Amino acid sequence: MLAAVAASGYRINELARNLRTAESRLLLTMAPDFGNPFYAPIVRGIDIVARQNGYYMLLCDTGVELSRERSYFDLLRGRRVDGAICLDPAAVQKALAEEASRLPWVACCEFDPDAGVPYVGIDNHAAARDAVRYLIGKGHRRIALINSGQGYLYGCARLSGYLDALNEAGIDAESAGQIELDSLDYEAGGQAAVRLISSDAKRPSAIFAVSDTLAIGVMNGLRGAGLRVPHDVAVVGFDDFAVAAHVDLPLTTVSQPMQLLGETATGLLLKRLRDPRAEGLGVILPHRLIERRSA
Amino acid sequence: MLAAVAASGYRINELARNLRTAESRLLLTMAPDFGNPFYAPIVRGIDIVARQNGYYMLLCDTGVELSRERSYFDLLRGRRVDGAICLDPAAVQKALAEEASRLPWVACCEFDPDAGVPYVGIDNHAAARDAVRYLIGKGHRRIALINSGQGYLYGCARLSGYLDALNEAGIDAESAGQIELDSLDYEAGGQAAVRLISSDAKRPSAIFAVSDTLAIGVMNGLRGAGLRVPHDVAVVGFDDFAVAAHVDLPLTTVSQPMQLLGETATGLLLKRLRDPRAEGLGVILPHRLIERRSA
DNA sequence: CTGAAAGCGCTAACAA
DNA sequence: TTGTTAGCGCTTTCAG
Repeated sequence: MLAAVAASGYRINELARNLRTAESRLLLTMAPDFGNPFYAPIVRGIDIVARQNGYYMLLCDTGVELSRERSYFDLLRGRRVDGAICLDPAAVQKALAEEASRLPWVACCEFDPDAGVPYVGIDNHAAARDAVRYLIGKGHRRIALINSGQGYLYGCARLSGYLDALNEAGIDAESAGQIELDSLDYEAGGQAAVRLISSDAKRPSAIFAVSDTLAIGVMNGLRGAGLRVPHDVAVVGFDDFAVAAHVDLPLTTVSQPMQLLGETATGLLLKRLRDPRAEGLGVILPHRLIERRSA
Repeated sequence: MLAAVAASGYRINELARNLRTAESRLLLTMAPDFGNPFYAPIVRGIDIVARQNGYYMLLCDTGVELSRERSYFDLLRGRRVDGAICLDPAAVQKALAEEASRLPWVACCEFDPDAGVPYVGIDNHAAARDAVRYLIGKGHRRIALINSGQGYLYGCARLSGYLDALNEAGIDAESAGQIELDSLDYEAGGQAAVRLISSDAKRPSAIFAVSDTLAIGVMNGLRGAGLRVPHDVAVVGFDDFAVAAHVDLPLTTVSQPMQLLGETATGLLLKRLRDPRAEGLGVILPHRLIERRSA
């Protein structure tokens, strides 16, 4: 009889099971832009832990648009996914937090400690400060910053870490430039670099970029302008994504434990699913400065 | 009364609706590796069309592992997603086709015309032939190939296009080297380039790499060895992904209409969902050689 | 231990 | 038009 069932090609209807058990065993990851390779190892970490616990992890791209993000939260409200991990800018998250903070989700990388939503991330302030201190230790005093826009919480935190490091060394923050960018891609970094070195008056001797993609673009831009790295201008990036060690001049950068970030976020989410009234606490993971050849 | 319902925070239970209507309005995209930026615009194209038609598009990473791919097909079997678009190597798809060809899915980029599954892609054979003809037209006769492994169908097609172009020009395919790689990342391309130029006997004057990431790696490797592009060695890539136009030396490459590929795949899938017995036909989209500065 | 029945929350068909 | 009811296919409970 059971054999007959198997042979007949019977497949259980999981829609029915889902209704009956009131769960979908689906976890959603919301990423702002998966063209950015930074997210790949985080997503892998999430997937591994989800799988180990009998969940599917599915991904969506919010494009950092509130309307799209909201529509994905609707999957949560409609119970079509059991839980979500959000990698999106905290600004957007905050806008949602009030109505959504009771939904089963956690924030990863970008988070607002006061939103009442569990989170994992690194100490972006300290990480940026460490990077700039390193440059100061190498004798640099004109250190430029290439930052993302203020939509990203890490942008604010890293700016203030940068400023603090300059401050404690008695360096005027205006001695070199600061640039804010909308985009994180190579091209944008290259253009920013060209802009920074065009005013001879206070050409920086070092550039700190808040992402490795930007930093690689910076190195290309510098080379195009006939400047050598690190001899003429030192470059420090952020993230330590896969390519950073293998570009033309291996990049000195601040490493984030991407995969662990994803794994931890999933652990937090699963705990919250098992015990909905569990207190949503935050986890801060360590960063590390990786010294290579660009600075 | 309706106001009271709205105020009470009532949310429809979509699990119940899904069971009743026997559909989830979820579409699944299976990508082999979303760390590869090549997939980003394809996925965007899929998402746009899905959204326009009232579907959610969710993504998963198969890692080109048969077991994981199979587990995602189970989502289809269990009716937890209505349809799927698969970007995975045709070899894997073929293994699945027999049992899975009746499920509502379509192949995109990688496809097997004989698998009985609707597909969209480009003519990889002709595209590779065009690239090599272009190099021959520029006077090159020692043209090396850096290819992906044979797991990818496009690898076979591009190899044969390369060979055909060489043949019709009366060039011995052994005059330069051919290398097959497991990986598509920058580093692998750089190492392959170094390998190709190390045997002085038949150092190539041009290198055709089957992906832009590889080609960029090649340029870095060449530069590291003190060779200039395109003066000493010309380089042609494939895909024309976003970075190709903005790297140090803008890349000459074969462009694929990535976003359109995704949009077309989704259109095919939706048609199949509306009419399950519709014949699964294939669509071939045009490629184009983009001449920049690397060759 | 095995088998029947209830019911998850919705939509579609039908009755009033 | 509006209101009622049957039933999607499963899991869980309860009776035998």
